[in-house]
Amino acid sequence: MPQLNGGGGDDLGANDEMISFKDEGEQEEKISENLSAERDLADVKSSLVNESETNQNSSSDSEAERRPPPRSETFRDKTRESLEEAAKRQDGGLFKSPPYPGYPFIMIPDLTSPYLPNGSLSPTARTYLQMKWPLLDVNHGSLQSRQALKDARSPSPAHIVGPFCLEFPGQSDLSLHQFQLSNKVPVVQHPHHVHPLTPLITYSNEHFTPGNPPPHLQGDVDPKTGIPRPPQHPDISPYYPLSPGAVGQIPHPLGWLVPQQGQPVYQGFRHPYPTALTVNASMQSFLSSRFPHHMVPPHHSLHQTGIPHPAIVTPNVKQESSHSDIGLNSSTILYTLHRKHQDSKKEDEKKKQPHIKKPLNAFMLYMKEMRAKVVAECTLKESAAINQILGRRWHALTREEQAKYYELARKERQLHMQLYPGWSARDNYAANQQGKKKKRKRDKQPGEGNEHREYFPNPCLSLPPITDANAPKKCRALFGLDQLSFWCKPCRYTPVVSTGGQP
DNA sequence: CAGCCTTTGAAGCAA
DNA sequence: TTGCTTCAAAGGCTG
Repeated sequence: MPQLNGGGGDDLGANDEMISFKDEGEQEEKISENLSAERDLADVKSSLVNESETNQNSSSDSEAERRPPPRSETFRDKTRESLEEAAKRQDGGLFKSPPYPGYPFIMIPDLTSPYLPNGSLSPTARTYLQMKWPLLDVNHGSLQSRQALKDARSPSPAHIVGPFCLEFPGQSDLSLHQFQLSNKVPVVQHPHHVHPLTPLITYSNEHFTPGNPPPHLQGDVDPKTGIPRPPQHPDISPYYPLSPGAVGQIPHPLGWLVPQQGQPVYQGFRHPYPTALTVNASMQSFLSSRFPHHMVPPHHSLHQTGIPHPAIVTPNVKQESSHSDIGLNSSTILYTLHRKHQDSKKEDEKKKQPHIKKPLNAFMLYMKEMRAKVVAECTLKESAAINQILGRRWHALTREEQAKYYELARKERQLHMQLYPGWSARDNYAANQQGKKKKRKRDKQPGEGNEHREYFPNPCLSLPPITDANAPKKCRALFGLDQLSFWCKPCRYTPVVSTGGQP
């Protein structure tokens, strides 16, 4: 894991991952290699599919063959450069040609300068902002809300990484440029899977084709999303899942994206999740009566459309059969019904407690965004393989690129905390223990995993894990004792007998 | 059909 | 404080 602050004690990763960036600054590399990167991707697809075969073959290779010479231009470096170049091109994907012919990206010309001369967001930029950040209120932000984001509890890499920081006075394009809109990548997600915070969904532009909405959608239906939208209070942002009393009390979790100067809300795009104001009052009181305060879905979990908050999974409650009551006398039936009512009430309260999921961490956000891309590039569907690739790509990201996701994750956690103040990850632990218990993962031996895989970052190449018992010696052989910082974690902490042990 | 696989990171928990 | 475990997403695979 790359360290974003160079070992400042942040929560961004372990120091041992610094190796990922040891070749930073090698940006000026051969373009021809980059051009062949796409071919390489295709070439290695099959190797991923035939992972087991590859593993068998490579396991017979000598260690020297597999070992890239440190400090020289290795395959890793080349691939890394290709990746970086591709990433660069994709970063600019909104404004440049698509990096992959198959994935034309939507051009939003005014996003490079999303602000009108008077300092307000242009309608297109607001549309985009709200589309990508459904909870984002592009008009109701304040300096206060931005200040509130500087949460000491959640250390942010932003204060360390220069080009990416929380403070974007009148500037939102930094957070915009990282996401592409693809109209080819098959990642149209069901609305209820759309996280209110996540900007990581590559929307199909078929879903927000400009133009007049069908007559039956006009007025009540979002012309972009096609999702019916509730009547809006003109003064209050529709993106805050706050109760009326709480409106204005909780700082906007995305205040860093909110421009300084207000501007009339662009009404063309609406987040599919409503606010408290859009949840009908009886439903709200019903929820309040059924659940502990902190468990009452903060208004966004139930939508007019019936679409729940993606972080909430309401378990199915089976209808209890009343057939067993047949044949009992009336008093018994009454008593039984009463008992049943009480029992089922308790049961329902238990079962209907929505399962609030953990907020996604940086890598999960990254995976969500990039999965479709990897699937398309590598023609893979198996998540395990895809995740391996994504894990490698994650390590190949620059600090700045990773910082974006750490920042997103931090905001996710922040918003999650605001939405579910009493929620704890422990709740989900308990939920699992009560019901079906997941089988424990089999224990991994040190070196059994892919600790060394980072030296083979081909995005589509599934690399053989080093499983032999001498794994710790590999890093020693690779980098020597004097470059301990380059060692993988297991190697660093596994004593090597012949040398008297490692720290 | 439940659980596994596979990744990283956050959080909980026991020692 | 440290180290281990669980859970977040995803979808094909497996018993």
